[in-house]
Amino acid sequence: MATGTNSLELVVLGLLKEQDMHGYELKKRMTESLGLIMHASWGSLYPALARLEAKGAVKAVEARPAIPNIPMTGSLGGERAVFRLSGEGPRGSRNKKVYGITDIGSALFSAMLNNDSEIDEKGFAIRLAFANHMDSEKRLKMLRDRRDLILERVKSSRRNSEKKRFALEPYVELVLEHFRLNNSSDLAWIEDLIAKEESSIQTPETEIMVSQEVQDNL
Amino acid sequence: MATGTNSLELVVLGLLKEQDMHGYELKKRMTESLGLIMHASWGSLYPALARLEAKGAVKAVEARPAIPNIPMTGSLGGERAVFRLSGEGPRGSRNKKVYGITDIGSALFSAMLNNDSEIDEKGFAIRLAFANHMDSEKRLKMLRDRRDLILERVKSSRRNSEKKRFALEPYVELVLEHFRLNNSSDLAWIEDLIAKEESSIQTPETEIMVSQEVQDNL
DNA sequence: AAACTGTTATATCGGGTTGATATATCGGAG
DNA sequence: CTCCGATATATCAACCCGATATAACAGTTT
Repeated sequence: MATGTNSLELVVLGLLKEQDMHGYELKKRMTESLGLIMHASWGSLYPALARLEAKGAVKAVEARPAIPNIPMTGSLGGERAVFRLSGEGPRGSRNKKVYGITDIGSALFSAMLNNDSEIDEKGFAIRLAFANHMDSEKRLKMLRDRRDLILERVKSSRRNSEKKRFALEPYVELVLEHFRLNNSSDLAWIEDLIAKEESSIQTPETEIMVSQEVQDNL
Repeated sequence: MATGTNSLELVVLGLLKEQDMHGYELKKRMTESLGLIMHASWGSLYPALARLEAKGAVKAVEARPAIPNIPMTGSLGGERAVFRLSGEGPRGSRNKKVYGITDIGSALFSAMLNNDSEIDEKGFAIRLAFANHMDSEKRLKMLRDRRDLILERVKSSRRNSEKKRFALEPYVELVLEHFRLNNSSDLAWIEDLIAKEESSIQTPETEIMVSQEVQDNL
């Protein structure tokens, strides 16, 4: 059994929920819109797609109605295109494999998204990025779990720094303090999200509000 | 050839520079004092130690003779125990392998620390944590490179968000904006470090000052 | 038309990391 | 004495990263 949630598979399924794509397009899309959060390499993306296909979570579908691939110069290019299209499997004019998500994939996406055992920074950020597919209860639990974890980590780090028996490398404390500040910033952010979530539960018709007061900063 | 700098090996060497330690102690030390920055697992630490030993960068100071590779299914547990007891035993005499850094190891540490090709968050934080072993020039270059990288990433992310042709998942923008804020915070911090470094270059006798005005925050 | 340069597109490899698990010793509590 | 938790080393499958190979296509230059 796979250990916990595989973030990459989660992202792939999440993106394929929006529209069918092939591997190259998936990577482009990831680095364009999620580049600050995560980053996939070829050596992880294609195996992930293969795994998902083996599970039946995605399947190669017919090429999207793409830009008409009309050869501008006579029939030679056309012949090649026809030859390529004659091969088995749904592929576009080029050697593309366009994947679509299946019902199994949708179920797997939900299962991964709602899997509580995810703890690391990246996994949290990715789950939160797709949090509109979770129900409010799960979202709240995820936020509170994350808050508790960060709180504990910062306290532990501060405790360990204060009882430093040995003189640490001079730069270590500097880096640690900055990390603690970042964690505190994360904490405040998450508290804010929790508060918003709680108030939106009391008034269920309220829309999710993307905070606008975050715009004025360096 | 190993690609670029291996952060784990760098940390191991950096800690062994302070004092001799065995694997368990190294991990304890890491999670205690660097836990916010990085985290090593057994499956990476022991192989790293083995690699370093093979390179001659570290050597066992109080090593027991290695236990032969007897298949675990065999009934030779007793023999192993006896074999282990045959070593000399100053204090405790447990099955510990205490490692110390060699001259080769020190040279490797410097080489890794001054290797410019490191780019990811963790690698930067670790190098900075040991930055007192770098000369001022290298330190400045590292800081400036990092600043430029983050600047470019944030700008790129903002660019991509602004020309969003499709409606993204509603939570994605929320997460991205927070990551951009964190990056801006990192940026300001690094700019500050650069300024301090530059001013300390102009007056070479000045000691490295660990910033004290960072203390009053949430 | 040929030759180039850059983008699109898939795939694989070595080496390293993770999280789990196995094994065994030791110190202290009950 | 026995149980239990901390100490201590090691290995495994699955997975990820960075680099590299291969090739079709597009646009421009020669």
